[in-house]
Amino acid sequence: MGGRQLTPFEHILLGLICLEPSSGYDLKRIFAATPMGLYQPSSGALYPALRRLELRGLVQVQAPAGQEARSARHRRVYEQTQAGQAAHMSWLRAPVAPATVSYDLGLHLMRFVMMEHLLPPDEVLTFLQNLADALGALTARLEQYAAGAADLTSRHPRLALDHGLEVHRASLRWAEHTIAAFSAVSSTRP
Amino acid sequence: MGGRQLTPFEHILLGLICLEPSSGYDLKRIFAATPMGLYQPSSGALYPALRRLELRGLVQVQAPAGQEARSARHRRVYEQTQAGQAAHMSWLRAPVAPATVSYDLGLHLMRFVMMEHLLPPDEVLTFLQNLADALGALTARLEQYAAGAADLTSRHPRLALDHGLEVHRASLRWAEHTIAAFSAVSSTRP
DNA sequence: ATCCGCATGTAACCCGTTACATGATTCT
DNA sequence: AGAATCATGTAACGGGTTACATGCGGAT
Repeated sequence: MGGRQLTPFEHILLGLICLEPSSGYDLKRIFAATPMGLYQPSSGALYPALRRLELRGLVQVQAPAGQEARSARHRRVYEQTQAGQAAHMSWLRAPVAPATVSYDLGLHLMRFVMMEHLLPPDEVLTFLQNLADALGALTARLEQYAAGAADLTSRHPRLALDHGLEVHRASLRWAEHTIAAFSAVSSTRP
Repeated sequence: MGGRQLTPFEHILLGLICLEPSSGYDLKRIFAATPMGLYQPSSGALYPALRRLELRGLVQVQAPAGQEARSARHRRVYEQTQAGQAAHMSWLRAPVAPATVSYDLGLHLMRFVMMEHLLPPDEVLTFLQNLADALGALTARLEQYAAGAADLTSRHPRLALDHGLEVHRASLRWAEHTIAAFSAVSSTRP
């Protein structure tokens, strides 16, 4: 089928369409409304991306349903196909790469959001555990680097490194706290 | 002169060259060595970017100095020009845009690192204060949104929002802590 | 009748990635 | 001599941004 793998943006669009059939304009408003992704996709990015997903057979235009046939003007409402649903599930189940966990953190959070109602609790827990492990490895690496490079001449680099450490520790704490919360729920509710 | 403004990548390259005259390969090794930017620029990004900086008159190729003339092989060692130095200082002094502080955090940290030895302590403090203010405003906005959207049906979005809050609070704590440390130094050392 | 919001699309431009190409220098 | 490293560069490709274009629908 279509050669290369999907871009993060395409994955997110596909996920949103899997969540609920949407037109390009719907998706635009979703991005506008959410404060998480302060990212606002341009028309020149959005519509071609939807067309690419359509070309791959991951989404398709909804057939106009009866009475809406005349009322709906130009809207092209996309819905998932079987292949699209499969691709999305596969994306949700993709492992957390420890090497790029910092770079991909925002994307992982997006995946976490989209896992709700699509993955069983134990798979979500596994994902969170993998995320926590990767974050733990990253902080350990940064701590090791910080201990090694103890140059007192330059303070700012050290302080910037501290910032990275604190931020990743906060992510790690969140992951562990969320794991604990989920574990409590799944144990009291078997 | 050259129309559009510099890309973040170009700004960083310029900053590194201002810090110390470097060849493209030197810069590559710098990126490889630092764990902060796990970003590894490709040749196809690096060398054209250096050429663009040269075309703008922000950097220039160092004249081969005496005995090194024959020994240096293909190396093109760039150094800052007056205009380059000015552009870099102007970049360091650029305000922190509250609207994009989350998106630009990494870049702001880069700026902070490069401010050392180039900006006086009071300007660094002002920068940190602006950064803290922007982060405070962002967390306040997120808290407000979290309070408003209290939908219990979807837990994951709320948890992802919590993650963003925790991470930005960590950044804010770092900024405040760093301000305190710098203030202590500048008050005991007037 | 007209203006504004809905809704989709297109074209130029720019930059980064991937992959490949090309020499010079040093090491074994 | 041959291999590995140093060092710079180029070409194809892809996708995002900006800016513009276009038309339908409802509101005043």
